[in-house]
Amino acid sequence: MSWSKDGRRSYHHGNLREALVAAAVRLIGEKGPGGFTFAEAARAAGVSPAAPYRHFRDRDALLADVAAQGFDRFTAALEAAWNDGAPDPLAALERLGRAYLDFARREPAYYAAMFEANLPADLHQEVTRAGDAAFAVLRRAADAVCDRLPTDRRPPALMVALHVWSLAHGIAALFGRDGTRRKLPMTPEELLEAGVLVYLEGLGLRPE
Amino acid sequence: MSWSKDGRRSYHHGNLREALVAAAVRLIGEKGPGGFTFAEAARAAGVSPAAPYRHFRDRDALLADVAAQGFDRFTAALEAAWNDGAPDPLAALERLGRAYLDFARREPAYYAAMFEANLPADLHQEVTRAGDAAFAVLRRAADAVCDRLPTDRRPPALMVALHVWSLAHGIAALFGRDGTRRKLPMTPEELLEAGVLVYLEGLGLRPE
DNA sequence: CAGCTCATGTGAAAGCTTTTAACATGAGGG
DNA sequence: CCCTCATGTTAAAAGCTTTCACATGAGCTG
Repeated sequence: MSWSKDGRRSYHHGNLREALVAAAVRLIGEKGPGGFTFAEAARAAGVSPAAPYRHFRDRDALLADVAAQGFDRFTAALEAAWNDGAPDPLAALERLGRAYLDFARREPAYYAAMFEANLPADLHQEVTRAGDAAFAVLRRAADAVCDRLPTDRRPPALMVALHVWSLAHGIAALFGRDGTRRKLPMTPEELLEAGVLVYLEGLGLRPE
Repeated sequence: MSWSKDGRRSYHHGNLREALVAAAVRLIGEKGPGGFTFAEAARAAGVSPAAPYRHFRDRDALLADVAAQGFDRFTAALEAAWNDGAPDPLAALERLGRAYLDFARREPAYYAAMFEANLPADLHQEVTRAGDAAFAVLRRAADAVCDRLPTDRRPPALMVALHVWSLAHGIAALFGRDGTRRKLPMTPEELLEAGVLVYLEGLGLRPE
C-alpha cells in the first residue's frame, strides 16, 4: 500500500500505473467491466480517487489499457498454442481452439475488457492494433490449413479465419465462463473441437 | 410527460412501467447497457428519480425486464423465419440465420440487454425462461435438419443447434452491429451463410 | 355519493462515483 | 544545493442509486 522499503509511507507510489491496471483486472474479474470503478481501483492501490487521473485520461482509458494488455497476452497464448503449425496444421488448430477457450475461462477479466467493454471509438487505436495482432495468429493458422487443400477447392483463408474466430468467440461468450447461464452436456472445448472438425470436413479436410 | 388528456398535469402516470421499459430500450440503444441510467429513464418518462422503484426493485430488474422482452421478440422473429421448416429445412435454416443477424442489427438495445448485460443470478429466472424459448426454435430447426441424415450418420441435434447458435452469436457480437470494430469484406449474413453451408457439408448435407 | 385504502407518485437525504482545480511533495537533473 | 515538474493530495461540483417519510387520487365499499 505504497510504503517505501524502510516502512515509512511514501508520498509517491512508485508504480501506480501498473498497480491500477492490476487492480482493474482483479475488480473486473470480480464484478464485470460494468461494476468496475475508478475510485475502487484507486483505493486498492492506496491512493486518493484523483490520483489515477495522472496516468489515465478517464475510466475508459484504463479499461482500454486493460483490453490492449489482454490482447497482447491473448496473442502470446495463441501464438504458443499454434507453435508454427507443428506437427501439422490440423493438430495445431485444435490446440489453438483450446487455447482460445482456455484464455477466456482463465482470464475472464481480460476477455471481458477485450470484447464486452464497449469502449468509445476515440481510444480504440491501441486496442485495435493489439486485437489485429491476435487475429493475425488465427489468420496465419487459416492460411496453413487452407494450403492443405488443392487450389481449385481452396476457400479464402480470411473467411476460414473469421468462421473459426466467430465460432470460438460465440462459444466463449455463451458458455465459456463458469458462471454462464446455460449448462452444457459437454465442455466448451469439446463443443468447439467438434464444430471445427465438422467445418473442416465440409471444406474437404479430414484429419489423417 | 404525464399529462392527462384534458391538459392538466396528472400526479399518476398511468403506465409508467411500460414507459420506463421503452425509455430503457432507447437509452441502451444510444449508449449501451452500461451507459443506461435509471435516473435518465425516469426523466424521459417525466417522473422523479424515485418513481421507478415502485415498479422495479432496482436498475438491474429493469434491465432484466428489457432482456426478457427482447428474448420474447427474438423468439417470435426466429419462429417466423423458421416457418416450420417450409419449404425445406435447409432453406428455412438460412432464413433463420438471416433473421438472427437481422435482429441483432435492428434491435441492438434488446440484443445487448439479452447477451451483454451481465445480470446477477437473482433475477435470471424470467430471462432464462425467455432465453430457453428462443433457443428452442434453433433446437427444433436442428432436429429437422438432422432428420435429413441417415440414422447411422446423424449427429446429436443439440450439438448442431449449439454450433449454429454459437456461430451466429459470434458473428453478431464481433461484426454484427454497424459500429463494431472490424470491417469485413462481406456482410455478416454472407459470412454466416457460408459458414453454415460448409458446416452442413461437413455433416454430409448438401443443398439440392 | 362520502369516505377509506393503497398503489403510485414526490421530495429530501445519505452515500456512492467521476472529474476538475488548486495546492503539496520530493526525486532527480543542472 | 536548489529548482522543476511528475505525481501525489484535498476540496468541491455534479450526477446516480437507493431509501424513507409523506402526498395524491383512483377505485372500491357502504
